[in-house]
Amino acid sequence: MNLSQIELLRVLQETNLNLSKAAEKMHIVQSAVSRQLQLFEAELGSPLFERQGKKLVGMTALGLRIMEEVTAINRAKNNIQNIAADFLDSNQGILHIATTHTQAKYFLPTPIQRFREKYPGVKIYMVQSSPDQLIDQLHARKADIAICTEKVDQESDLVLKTCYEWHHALVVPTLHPLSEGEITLARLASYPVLTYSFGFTGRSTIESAFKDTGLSLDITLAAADTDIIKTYVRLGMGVGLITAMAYDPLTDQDLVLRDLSHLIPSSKTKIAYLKHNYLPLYSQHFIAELLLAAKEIKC
Amino acid sequence: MNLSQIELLRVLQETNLNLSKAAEKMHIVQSAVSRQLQLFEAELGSPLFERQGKKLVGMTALGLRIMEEVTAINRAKNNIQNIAADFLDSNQGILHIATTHTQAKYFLPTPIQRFREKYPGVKIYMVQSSPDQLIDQLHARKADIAICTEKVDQESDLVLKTCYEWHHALVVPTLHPLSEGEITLARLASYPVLTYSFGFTGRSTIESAFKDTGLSLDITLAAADTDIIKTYVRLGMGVGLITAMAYDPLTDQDLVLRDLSHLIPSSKTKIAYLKHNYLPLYSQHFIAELLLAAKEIKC
DNA sequence: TAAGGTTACGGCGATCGTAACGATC
DNA sequence: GATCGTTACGATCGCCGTAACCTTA
Repeated sequence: MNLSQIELLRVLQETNLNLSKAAEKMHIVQSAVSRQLQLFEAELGSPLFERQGKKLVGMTALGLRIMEEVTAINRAKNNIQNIAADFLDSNQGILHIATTHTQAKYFLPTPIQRFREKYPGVKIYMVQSSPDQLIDQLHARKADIAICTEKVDQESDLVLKTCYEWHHALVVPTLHPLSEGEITLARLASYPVLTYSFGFTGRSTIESAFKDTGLSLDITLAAADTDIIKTYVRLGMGVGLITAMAYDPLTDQDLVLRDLSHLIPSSKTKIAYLKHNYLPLYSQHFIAELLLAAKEIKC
Repeated sequence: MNLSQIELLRVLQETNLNLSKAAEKMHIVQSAVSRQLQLFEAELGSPLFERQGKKLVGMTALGLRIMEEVTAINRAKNNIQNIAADFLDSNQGILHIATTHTQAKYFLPTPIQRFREKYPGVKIYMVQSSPDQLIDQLHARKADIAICTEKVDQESDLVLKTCYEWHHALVVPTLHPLSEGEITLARLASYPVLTYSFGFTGRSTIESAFKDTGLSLDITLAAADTDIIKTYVRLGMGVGLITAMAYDPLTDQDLVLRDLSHLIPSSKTKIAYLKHNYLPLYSQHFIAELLLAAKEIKC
């Protein structure tokens, strides 16, 4: 048994058990991969993969169980490298942040800017993805930290930190009827609504607020990010339901923002990262910076 | 980085950072070990060990932190091998049981005998050691399962299962004054006492029972196992405080057993094993057998 | 001077790459 | 015939062992 065999198993999972693709990922020829797998299976005495002919089509019970240990080894191996790199120079490295458009545009600028001042040597990569895939990005090691708005399953191998609480708000063009007077869910529901796609930025919270009162929402347009929603609100296509912090007093002067915190329950934005994963010092500092910026938002 | 380098770090810990001894344990020459360590440190970019001249005298902060990951890797590596071996033939293997004389002699015979009938192919090694070292045997991988009587720290990486509850009893020669009448701590304390060495078989419980009442114990002889205590009781050296189950109605007819459960709090015998350690099926069965035998004792 | 560690060098074996072959869709 | 995996064989590179050397108790 050696580490490249362990690595191979991991890569095989990522490539749908395709030996050729695994070989490519590992920068060696396919025959080498084939042999290493055979050797490993021979060493253990039982096959790890189900085969149809020569093709790998699944894992055996043994394979599945061993995969858990393989994951642990790979994790620890990566940790060793990261710890050592961090020790060498904790001011240099790469920070992969998985997040959504809304967070990237309206929440992250401040903390990221502050972070850059302290750690100019750290490269920041934004891994933008839909909310339901944010956690997957962590598991796939494509991201170190995820910033999530929608509910996250309390997975055991995940560390979750509540970042800040926020609520939805209404944006309408000035002079729109809803720019004045008391707002109720019923009144809202009488207009075509523009808001986030399902699964994005608290959309499910909006959904359930209306469902609870028996009202049906007429969602004319659903988009993944606030800018698109605002654009179509300006075109008069309907009223916008967006997160309050996405309203920019300067550039959005032609829109009226109306508080909806009494109608729609608040949502929580959370920071997530893998429990057994080593985070470099700068990543830990970045998380602190996020929490700091989050506190300021509340004021 | 490769697995033998990881293994080397583990072995180095076990040999007090002695390269020569580590080489011996790994069945390679010392120079090879020296080189592998250098290569590994070079790869990480920082030393893992503190050196005085050429000698290794301690670990650096980095080394200590990396050791945690090394431990995880070695554990997972062993698990892989054990899982595979178990899958090949779950009726064969080796079971290392760390325990004390008392348990080995008075509790284990029945469950072990039953276990052997079901798993004749499993070799059983008894790792006898003093109670305070039982857990160390687990960590050192000298034992798979430990059976402890004295208190065990609730370590996070340990699985503890309560096996059975037991209490101390008094043994005296027939015709001894204490063979009749009510027994109190005060009355007991007026005789020279023979019991277990400190740290053995609930000795601390005895200790505290007397201390709580302000009485001082006159312990004439302390031994690690019951047989020795009984021997000296027969010689009239004093009264024996032993675990009740160590009294054998057949061979101990010349001794009188007197219950002390109202005077000395009961103790618990526990089964312990490492949390992240794979236990073969037969080991799991053995634990079940222990718990079964434990239940019968209570009757 | 014994014990512990490093450095130099030659040899062997593990593992890779090339290439030809087999199977399955 | 395109994709995927296996087998054979030569080449290479990593790692070990021998041995000489260095340092410190």
